[in-house]
Amino acid sequence: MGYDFKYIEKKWQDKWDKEGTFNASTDYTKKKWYGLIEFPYPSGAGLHVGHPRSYTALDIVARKKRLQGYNVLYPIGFDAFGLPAENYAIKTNVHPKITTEQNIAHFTAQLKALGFSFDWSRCVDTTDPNYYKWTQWIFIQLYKKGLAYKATMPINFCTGCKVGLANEEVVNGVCERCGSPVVQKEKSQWMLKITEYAQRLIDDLDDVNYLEKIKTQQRNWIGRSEGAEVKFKIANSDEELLVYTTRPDTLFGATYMVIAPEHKLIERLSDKILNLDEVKAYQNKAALKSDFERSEINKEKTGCEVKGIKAINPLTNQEIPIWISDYVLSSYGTGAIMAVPAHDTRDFEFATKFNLPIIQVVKPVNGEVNILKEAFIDVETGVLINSGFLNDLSVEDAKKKVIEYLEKNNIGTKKVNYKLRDWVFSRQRYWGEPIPMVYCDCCGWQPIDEKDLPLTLPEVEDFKPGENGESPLAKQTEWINTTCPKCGKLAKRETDTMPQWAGSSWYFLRYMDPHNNDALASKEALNYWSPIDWYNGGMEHTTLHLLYSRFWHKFLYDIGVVPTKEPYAKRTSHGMILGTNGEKMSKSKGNVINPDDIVNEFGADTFRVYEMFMGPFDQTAAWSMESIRGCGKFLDRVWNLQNMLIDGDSYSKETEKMMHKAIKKVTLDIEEMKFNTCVSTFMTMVNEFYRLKRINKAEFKTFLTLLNPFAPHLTEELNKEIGFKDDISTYTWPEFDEEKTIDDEIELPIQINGKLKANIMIVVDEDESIIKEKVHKAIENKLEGKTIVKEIYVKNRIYNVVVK
RNA sequence: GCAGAUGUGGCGGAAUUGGUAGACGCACAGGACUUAAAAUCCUGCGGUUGAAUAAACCGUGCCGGUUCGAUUCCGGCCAUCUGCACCA
Repeated sequence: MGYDFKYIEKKWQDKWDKEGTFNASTDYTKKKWYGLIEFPYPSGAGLHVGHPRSYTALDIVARKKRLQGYNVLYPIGFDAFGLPAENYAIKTNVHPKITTEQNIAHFTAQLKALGFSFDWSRCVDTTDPNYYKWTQWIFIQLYKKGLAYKATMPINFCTGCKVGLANEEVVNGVCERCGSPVVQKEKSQWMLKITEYAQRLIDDLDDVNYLEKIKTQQRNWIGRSEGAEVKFKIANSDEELLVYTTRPDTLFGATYMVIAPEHKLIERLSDKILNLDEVKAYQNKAALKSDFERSEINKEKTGCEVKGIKAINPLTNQEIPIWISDYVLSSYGTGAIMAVPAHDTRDFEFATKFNLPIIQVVKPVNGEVNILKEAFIDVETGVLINSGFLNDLSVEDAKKKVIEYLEKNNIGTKKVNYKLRDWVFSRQRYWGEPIPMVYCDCCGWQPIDEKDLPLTLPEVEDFKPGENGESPLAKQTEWINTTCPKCGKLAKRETDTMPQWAGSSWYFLRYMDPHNNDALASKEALNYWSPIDWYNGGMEHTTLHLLYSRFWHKFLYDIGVVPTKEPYAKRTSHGMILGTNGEKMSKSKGNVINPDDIVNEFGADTFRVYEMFMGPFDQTAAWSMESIRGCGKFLDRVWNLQNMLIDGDSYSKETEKMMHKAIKKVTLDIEEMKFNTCVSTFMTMVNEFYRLKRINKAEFKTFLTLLNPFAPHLTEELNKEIGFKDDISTYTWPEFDEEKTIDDEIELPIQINGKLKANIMIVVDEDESIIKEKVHKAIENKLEGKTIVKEIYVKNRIYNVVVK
């Protein structure tokens, strides 16, 4: 018979809510543990089954830590600014504030129904002026330190809707909504100098405990490379072309130059260019493509020679042609490259297509390569040839020597480059934090006075963007016109707003002291709770949110606001949950699983246990309705254990080993996020109690305590049901005795030539000579006619006999 | 294209990190209970040959290597998934 989860779960949730059972204490003398999950964007679609995967996992850790005596902070909030609410407003004219409020209420109910032990008293909402006051405050500090600046950057602009679009809203070069072509439009935007922190963002990864793949991905994203900037003179002109290369050693092999289509050289030398029309046409075509489309290499390389101008190779003094091509990005390096087709795959393809000369300047130490067939890019084994003073040097030595030469002759410098680009911080949107800046004709850009924060979003009725794709705020004349904080004359407010990343770059600090009006959080709270002990989130946030928030944190550290260099001591990630068909859940595919339906049919505990059991936590997993039923059946079996209850203050002889082993396994597995094997352990225990047809009180109590973080409602109820007075939430986590986890007798596998042939029972740590005797006896009939070459005994593990 | 992952029975997965491959669950089959069904409980369950709970061989994406021994380490392929800077 199943248990009444509807009644039980509601009962305990109400109790926890009313009593604030899981609220963090402000007693800063206790040992603390701060667990963090990525706060959700409250979308109209409601909670996704992916959210609870992460939330349940850290809920389990949080509940366990509480039982282990920690003062636990496990908070929740809402990242509520964003595009969907605004797009909905444009369509229906319902204010995003209203939809956001409704969605937050819906999310709150859904989250509470899952029994997470969040501290709801600290719930934050990024759209609350008391919250974004501090987001704006941080922006002003960044501006004051020169880390926020204006620059002209391209935006996706829909020629139909006259609105700036997110990359996601651009599908195959046209607007997702109206189908009109999307063009790149230059716009003056606020930028944040994250590149200034690039090196520290790499270096400090050494001091934090992130999954290795997360560190690798961040390092690759920041993309540090060492190389040189080299000046190429333009023939018959005073102009120079500056390139960045990671292979300065191959300079003798540079046979042509390629510049990005947007490169300013074109404009500057336009009167010398013979085929300007052709060049312009190419530029226009390239403007329609994103960087992403451009670097898709499986497409044919395109390009166009800039006729009439030549560059001079500074080492060979030869004139070489200049091309434009969209495989060179203006956003990386100097927007121009020297092409060495013999030693770069992309240059090679380009040179082959356009019949440009290929000169080999590096060869393998041993043997030769056919440079007309494929570029030779192996740096390790390369030796320089055809390179004048660099000949016979290794690639590494040649790099050093050529840089020395370039620097001495003032034609180049050693240079470290990062792929990381500065953060475009402006959005031409309404539903975001107003950027607290004012433009004054006399004083230029000025931050508003900090005591005037928050600068609240004005109420508007029309959510449509301005004529040229400006934010809807551009139409709020009354709000825009203000006075300059410096000189007092008339000035205008910035009408762009911040990206959604802003609010999520520091929210974890607000949780520490969410109602503080004088600071983003008090010094005491920051000192006590920092750093976050464990942050779990999606792998997809590794290179944006995670990096942005580390950047902001480092900045706040530099100006003395936070006590640690890094915000997160530990970062892990969960895998995605796919639909039952193994595809990503989406409305259009009709494979979305609604958590409300699952909770209604199976209950929150089953839902939680299933999400933990479905597979390794960090890997993607497809939803299965059959499997979740199995988890429900397991919890029913747990509920029915009470029918086998007998008295007993200590574990029985038959179960003692199992109990200690299970405590050990569950305790360690939780820390390692091996939640699926924890659940297997619980199942194995239940099977054993069924086999024995009894469970005593001591065993039951330990079992319920271990299972409690996974299935909190059922275990609390059952704990009362079998007569215990206190709630499990007041218990201490069970201890295990290492000695009692060790078996006295084990089965030893015997192999012949690495293949299993028999098993024998041995006493743990039994003398090797006795074992040898037993082994020989056990396999003597299989050894007939064979000679023993070697015998290998791995203590208590395996015995392998090698025969001929 | 660049970057990060993944690949084990019919299915989800486990394997003390180089030591009995398939724990646990699902599905399936058989049995008990029941007038019957559901639920529940018990048993079996990688493949081939075999009457067999006898025995043998094959088996962790593919090819090769190291080792007494490889799902695990190394080299080379193939396939799938995720991210790519204005989605969150």
